[in-house]
Amino acid sequence: MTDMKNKVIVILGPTASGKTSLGIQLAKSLNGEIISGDSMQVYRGMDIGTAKPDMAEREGIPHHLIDILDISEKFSVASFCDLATRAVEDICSVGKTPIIVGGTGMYIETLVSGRLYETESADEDKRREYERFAAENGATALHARLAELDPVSAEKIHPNNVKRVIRAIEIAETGGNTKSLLEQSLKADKPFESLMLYLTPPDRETMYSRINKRVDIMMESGLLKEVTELDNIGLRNTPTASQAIGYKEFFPYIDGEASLAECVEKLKQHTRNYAKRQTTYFGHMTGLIPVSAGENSGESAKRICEQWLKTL
RNA sequence: GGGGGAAUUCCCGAGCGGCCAAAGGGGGCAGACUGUAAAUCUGUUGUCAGUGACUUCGGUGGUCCGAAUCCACCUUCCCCCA
Repeated sequence: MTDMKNKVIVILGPTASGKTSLGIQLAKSLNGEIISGDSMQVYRGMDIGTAKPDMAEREGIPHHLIDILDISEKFSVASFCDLATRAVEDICSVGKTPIIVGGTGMYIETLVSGRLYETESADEDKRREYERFAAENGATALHARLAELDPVSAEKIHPNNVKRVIRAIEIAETGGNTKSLLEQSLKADKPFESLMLYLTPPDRETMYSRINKRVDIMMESGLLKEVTELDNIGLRNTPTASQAIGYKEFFPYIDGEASLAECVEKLKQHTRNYAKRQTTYFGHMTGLIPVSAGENSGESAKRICEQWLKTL
C-alpha cells in the first residue's frame, strides 16, 4: 500500500448559488466537516455581508477557516493554502471527510493544484514605493522596469495592471528568480485528491435577481449596522477586509456623500459583477463536475460523492 | 401672458456645417488571472453578408454640394418676469 492521498470534496460556484447549504447537506450525509474557501468569511464580525452561515444554519457541522482573523489582519492565498491544508489533514486524521466550500476561485484552484511556490513574502514598504513610482512616472515606466527583470512576465502582464506588475518585480528582485521561471518549473504536486462540484449558475437574469434579493435581505438583517460598527474600529484602513463587497459600498453613505439607496444599488451591482467574474474564472478551471442547483441537487451531488469516495 | 434655455446612440453627457456611428463617463457583454483575488486589469458596446454599405442625434419641412450642427413650424421639458 503506497502513500494514499487524502480525499476532499470541493464545492464551488458563484455567489448566491447555494454552496453553503449544499455543503452542509453533504457534510451531514458524508460525515464531513466544512472548510470555508472564502477570502472574507475568515474575518470576525463580518457576518451579514459575507453571507456567513450562522450557528443554526451550520446544523452542528464544524466549520473551519471562519472567524479566524481580526479585520486588521492580512489574509492571502498563501495563508489560505497553509491553513486549509492543515485543516484537511486534521479532518482526515479523525476519519471524516473535508468539504471545501467557497467562491474564491484563485484560493481553491491554488490549494487543490498545490502549485503555490515558495518565495519571499510581500514587503509593504516596497510596494508602496513602486506604487508611488507608477503614479509619478506612469504605469508604463514601471512596466518597463519589469521588462528588464523578467521580459516573459512583462509580456503577459498588461502595463496598466500595476498590482501585478509590482508583484512580478517583487519576485524578480527578492527571490533571485523570476515569476515566469517559477511558473515554468512548477511541478504541481497535488496535496490531496479532490472531487470538485461546480454549482452551475442559472441564466443571468435569475442569478442577478437572486443577488438583488439577497442584498435586500442583508439590509433587513442589519447590514448597515454591522458595517458602521466595523468602520468605527477601522475597517476602511484594513489591508484585506476593506476590500469586501458589502462593506466598502457604504462608506459614502456613512460620510454623508451618497444616499443609502445609492449605496445599496452599488452593492447589488458590485455583487453582480463579482458573480460574473467568478463564472469566468470557474470557466477556465478543469475537472469541475457541473451540478445544477435545484431541489435535488443535494441528492445527486451526494450520490456522486459517495461513489467517488469508494474508489481508490 | 411675456422673455430665455434645452431635447444626442441603454443612461449621463460632449459635439455646434464636412475629418461624426458621433468624445468622455456610467451601465451591459466578453475575457485575463500563480502570495492584495469580494482585489486588479483588458477588450467590446447602432445594424449588416463588417477595408464597405445602411439607419441614427425630439417631430415635420426647408437652406446647402453636404446638417446632430443653420432656418421655420410643431411637441415636450426647464428657468426667469408676470
